[in-house]
Amino acid sequence: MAKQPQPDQHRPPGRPRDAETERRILDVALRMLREDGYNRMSVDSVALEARVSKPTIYRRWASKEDLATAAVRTLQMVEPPVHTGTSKRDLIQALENFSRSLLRPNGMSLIGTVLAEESHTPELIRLFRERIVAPRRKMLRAILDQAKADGEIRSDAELDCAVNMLVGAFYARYLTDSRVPASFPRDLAEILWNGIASENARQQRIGLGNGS
Amino acid sequence: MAKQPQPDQHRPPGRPRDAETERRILDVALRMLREDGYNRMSVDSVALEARVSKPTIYRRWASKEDLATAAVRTLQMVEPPVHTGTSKRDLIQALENFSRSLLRPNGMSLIGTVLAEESHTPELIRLFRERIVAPRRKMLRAILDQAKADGEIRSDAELDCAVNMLVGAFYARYLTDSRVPASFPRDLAEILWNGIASENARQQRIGLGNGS
Amino acid sequence: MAKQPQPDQHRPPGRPRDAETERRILDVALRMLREDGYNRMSVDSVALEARVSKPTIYRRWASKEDLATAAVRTLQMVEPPVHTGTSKRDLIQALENFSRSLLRPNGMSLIGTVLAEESHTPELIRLFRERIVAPRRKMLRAILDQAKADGEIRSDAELDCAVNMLVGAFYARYLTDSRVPASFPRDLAEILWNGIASENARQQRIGLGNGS
Amino acid sequence: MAKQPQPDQHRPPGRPRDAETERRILDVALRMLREDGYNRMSVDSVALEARVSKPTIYRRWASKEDLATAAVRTLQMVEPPVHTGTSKRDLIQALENFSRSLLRPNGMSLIGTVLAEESHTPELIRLFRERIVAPRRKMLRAILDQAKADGEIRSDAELDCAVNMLVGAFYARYLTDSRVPASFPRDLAEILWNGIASENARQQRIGLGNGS
DNA sequence: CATGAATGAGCTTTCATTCAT
DNA sequence: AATGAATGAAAGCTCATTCAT
Repeated sequence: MAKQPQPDQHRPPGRPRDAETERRILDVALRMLREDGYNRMSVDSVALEARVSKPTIYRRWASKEDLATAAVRTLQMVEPPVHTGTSKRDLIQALENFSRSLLRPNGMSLIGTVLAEESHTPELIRLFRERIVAPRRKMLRAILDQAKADGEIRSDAELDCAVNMLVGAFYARYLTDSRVPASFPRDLAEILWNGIASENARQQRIGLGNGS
Repeated sequence: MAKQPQPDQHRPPGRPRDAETERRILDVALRMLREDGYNRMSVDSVALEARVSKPTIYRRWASKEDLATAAVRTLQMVEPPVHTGTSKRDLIQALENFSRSLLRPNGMSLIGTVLAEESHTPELIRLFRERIVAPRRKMLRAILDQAKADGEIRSDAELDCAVNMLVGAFYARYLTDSRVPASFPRDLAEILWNGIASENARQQRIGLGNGS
Repeated sequence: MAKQPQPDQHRPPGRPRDAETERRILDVALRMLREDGYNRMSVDSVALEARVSKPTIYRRWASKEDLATAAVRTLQMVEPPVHTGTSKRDLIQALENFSRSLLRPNGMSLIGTVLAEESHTPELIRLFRERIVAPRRKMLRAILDQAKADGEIRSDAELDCAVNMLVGAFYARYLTDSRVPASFPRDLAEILWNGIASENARQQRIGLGNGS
Repeated sequence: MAKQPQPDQHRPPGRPRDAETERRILDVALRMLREDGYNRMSVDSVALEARVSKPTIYRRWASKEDLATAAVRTLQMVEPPVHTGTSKRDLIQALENFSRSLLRPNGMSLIGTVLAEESHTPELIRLFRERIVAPRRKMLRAILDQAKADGEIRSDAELDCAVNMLVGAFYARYLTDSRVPASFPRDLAEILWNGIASENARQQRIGLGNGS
């Protein structure tokens, strides 16, 4: 009586989707988003490279914007946190991972795309923040929190600001000449930890308190 | 720069180009580049808004790419350095300027555009680096150099890295939630100057690292 | 009509088609044909609204053209003839019915569709004539025939032509401003019955034409 | 000083439009509108047949709807009124003209198209009414008005209604079997003039007055 | 038999660029 | 030099139809 042919088998009605297709489309879309940006990623070219027809794409996503968004949604932080024994070394390790991912071909162009499209496709940057930026920040923040718990870091330190300085330094560096020296993570950690003030200036400050 | 006729030479034949027109075109192009990105900046719409015809544009620049490049080329740092008396305050002031310019509408989208277009129009990011990034870095660097000369900063401090941290922190902050709190410049300067390490950790480090 | 399985014959193998489904599809198709015209009636949207899949439609009708034709085929005159006592009043009543059906939303658009599609889908207008136009004419004609039998109408009157004038007047009126005044049916009947000639002209005519 | 090269020649600046192009496009568009209806008239096919590129069309008209509207706008009543001596003969002549134009290939399909598109492109029917329907009605109406002035027509005759009957009879006839017999105009005029009532009925009516 | 998935061809519209005056 | 006209190519999206389960 039931409409499904065999109730003991849970096969949905109709022709099943080609399981690989969806993944292939999103992979191609994400790559084009990275390499070519949002505008140059055409639905036509995605379909061509993924070896599907356009309606196959439009059956799954309602618009090009939807497709791009879905592609960004697949992004995941893959680098797990590391534990080397000391927080500072953990930090340096994490920054080195970050560095590597940024230096891959077109490592920065996706950031560029989401920024450039912010006013036209705000969902893109929203997802990018949620999937990529936030997890990475969280991980770095956890390392600093641990260091604070261990007494290595001043209890009044503005750790969010610190995370911005660490992550951002890579962006700034990239915007300067797109090569990041190997020593960069260590240098960052060093400055973050100890600042750049001379002992002189520091003594005065401690003596004077915080007075601006 | 060589485009304008040199007054000491023979005037070229025919009607001279209108310098004001050229400027208007580039202004419109730059604004569209900022607001809409490279792809949405169409030659048609630039011509329309600049109240010229398309061939008038193509006579001056060989292609859309050329036009965009020329528009970016007109970018200039306008914020002059300030002198407040102490280097740290100079720094904070400079960072506040930077903050303001970033928070303007579409303040980050041009950065996004040049990053996104890096693989297709590398000249864009090259010029952006030369006209915008480098001068800003140079100014910040000069402040830090002065501080070093004044003995406020350790002589072994990696100032380039420090500049990256300062500038980059804004990018990172923007990529997190696009609002930058007013205290941000001060917080940055504070961490940069004094680091985040606790006195404990610092004592140990000095004991271990600097001790006789 | 032959589509439903005949109970006195062997049942065809396999699952029988659901007559209710068929009806639902045709209803939706006819409504879309009316409201949106042939081209905007997409098989997709018919399937969606009838809550069936597209192959369910294609199993029953070979093409969209076929479906539209079948939808038109379901059309039936529903207005039964009325009897008020006098032929002229019967006529007015019938015209008022006609007027009402024409003034329903999209009351004319199906006529438009079948006319517009005449060269591409001639079956459409053929069926429309058979199902809608012919019965309506027949009914009006019957009223006039009765009137003639009753001696109210001249025996040499071209009644077919008269029917055309009655029905067509509504089309012409609609093509003029799409509102039909309430007095229209009465005015039509009046003119049809008595013509517009002045008594003068009529006397002359009788004198000249009919006179011995 | 003036921008125009020669003030004594009134040539507008820029490349002049190909004078024939516009006309060719509209001709093709109108023909397709007639033969194929609004939906099947694609901008592609119009461009192809008019031997222009699509942007050439879009430069002149903002959208397909605009193009179709412009094509309908070119329609003009060409048949001038005739004068045969008597109003009734004038009328028959005019109806014969009408008949001829309706019997041309696809003579009715444009009416179908504007009716079918009424809800989606109301401008079409508006223009059709203005350019085609209204002038034709006006001409017929003028003939009847003349007849009334000449005392051939009753002064209380509803001439607007009469016009609807005349014009509409052709539509109705077409909707019946798409051929219009040669005697049709004469038959129409005859009925319109003298009505169909028998002398009997007429006498009674005159005796009784207008009482319903 | 009915379903959801897939497709090739088409749609309207816009773009960067070149032509003719 | 500057204009408006013209173009080939492509964009995003939808359609009627068929396939595979």
